[in-house]
Amino acid sequence: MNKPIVRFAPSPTGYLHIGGARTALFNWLYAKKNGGKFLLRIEDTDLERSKSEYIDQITDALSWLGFDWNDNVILQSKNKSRHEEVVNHMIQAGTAYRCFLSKEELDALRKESEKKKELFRVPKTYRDYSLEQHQALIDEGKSFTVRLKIPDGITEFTDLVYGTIKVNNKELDDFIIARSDGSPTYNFVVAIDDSDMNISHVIRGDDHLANTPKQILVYKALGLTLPTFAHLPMILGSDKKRLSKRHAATNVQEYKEKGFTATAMINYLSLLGWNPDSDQEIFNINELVGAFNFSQVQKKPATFDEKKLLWVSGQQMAQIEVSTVIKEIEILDSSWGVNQDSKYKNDVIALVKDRSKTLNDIIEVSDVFFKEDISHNEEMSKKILDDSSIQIITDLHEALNIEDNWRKDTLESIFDNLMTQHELGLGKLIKPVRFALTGLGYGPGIFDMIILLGKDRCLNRLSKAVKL
RNA sequence: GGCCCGUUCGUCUAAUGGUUAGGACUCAUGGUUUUCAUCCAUGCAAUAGGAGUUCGAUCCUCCUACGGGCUACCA
Repeated sequence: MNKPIVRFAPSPTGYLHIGGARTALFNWLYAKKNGGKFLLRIEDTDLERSKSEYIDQITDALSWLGFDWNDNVILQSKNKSRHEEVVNHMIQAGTAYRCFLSKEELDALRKESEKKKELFRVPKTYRDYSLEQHQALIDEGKSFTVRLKIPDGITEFTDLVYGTIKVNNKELDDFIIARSDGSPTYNFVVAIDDSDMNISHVIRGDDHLANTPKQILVYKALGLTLPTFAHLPMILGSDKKRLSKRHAATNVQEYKEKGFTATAMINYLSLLGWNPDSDQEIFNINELVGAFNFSQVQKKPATFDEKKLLWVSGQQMAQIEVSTVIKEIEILDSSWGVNQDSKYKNDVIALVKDRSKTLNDIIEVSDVFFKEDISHNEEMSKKILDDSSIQIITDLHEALNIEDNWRKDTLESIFDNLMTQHELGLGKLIKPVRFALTGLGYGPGIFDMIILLGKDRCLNRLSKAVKL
């Protein structure tokens, strides 16, 4: 088998959203798994809506995810003359024809059919006109579109996900391949470009499933070799509607900013609409490449569930190396940990990492170790720092102040004394102490934390908390 | 309206012509951690509905319902 060539073909009318990322992922996985090529084509022919800044956003997001594409980015708009050339060729060859029906005429006919509750079909008035007749009408100054001459018969193809799809060509109008301004339409150019790029596998969202027969008809009219098609089910929001801007976060970039690693995103996305045929849920990229298979891709749409994403992210966080975490965080927040000793940074991350679900969780907690001054939420202060808590903190301050052996065992005995002194369990002691020390209601083990913070910081914070 | 696609716990999914319909997330409860998180255990929870084929259908067929997509001189 030849090495597959696949492509991801977003239109630059917005940022890269979750659905697009999943499509890109499956393309990329398939290419990687089979030693093929993953190409990137930007479908920027809709001049009204396409913006170059979106191209940058999309390529940035793809790079962040690690979907490195082969060759240069292909801009569809650059293929304009090629598209026009093919249209002309098809007119000459008789596989397409000029249609002189105006948009207004068609709209009127469409409305009429609707009124009569009849099925509307584009009239094939000009289908069999000769090229001379075309010229005569052009000379009259009539404008025209170009339509594909769809033959009788059945168009059938085997989708890697959906199986055999069959459509009677009668259901299809002679659709427009070039508008009256000469610009080619989507279902036409996509076929030409995919063919020109030698795409072997067209992997895309299933919103394109119904258009596939039209594209196949273009391939056939030109005698081109058909690619294999694989359509992916949609990703839905929690309301079961197609994921769109109405939903909370659909932009890949937003998830990056929320502190999810690319690995976690990819891991979660891979599980939407695909299963590894095993109970494994946590994958690194290589495992995913090895396991991916179209036979395990679902046909039904999947709902995006941020709760599960968080869980996947937490699982990934437990496996990720401290040095990697530091790199990732520094990419995310360049001000993080500046002027901090690198051994200290390592220790902080090692302490905090396993109880964090996202990089942002880590950033939040690690702040406590980097900043001299921490803030205490007023409401929580009132709730936690009652008289007995203040007494505990005062006593602890006193004991720590005269303790020079800053070790776990000495700290433990200090807390033992406090426990007997106040007749409280360790849990009751920890809560106010942690709050005094960090301003947080959660965090790493208390002894580890005290050791890492160091004596000065601990004493300062304890005495500050007493005054709150 | 027409065409195409789909429908298993709330969510992601597994299974097979014969299972107590399995796992994961969420949620609840308990345990571990003398805190929180993690972790572990237990529990709640599903084959859209109706016909047919069959000794037996979640699985095969048909119908209905529901959902999605396409049906544009958008991509």
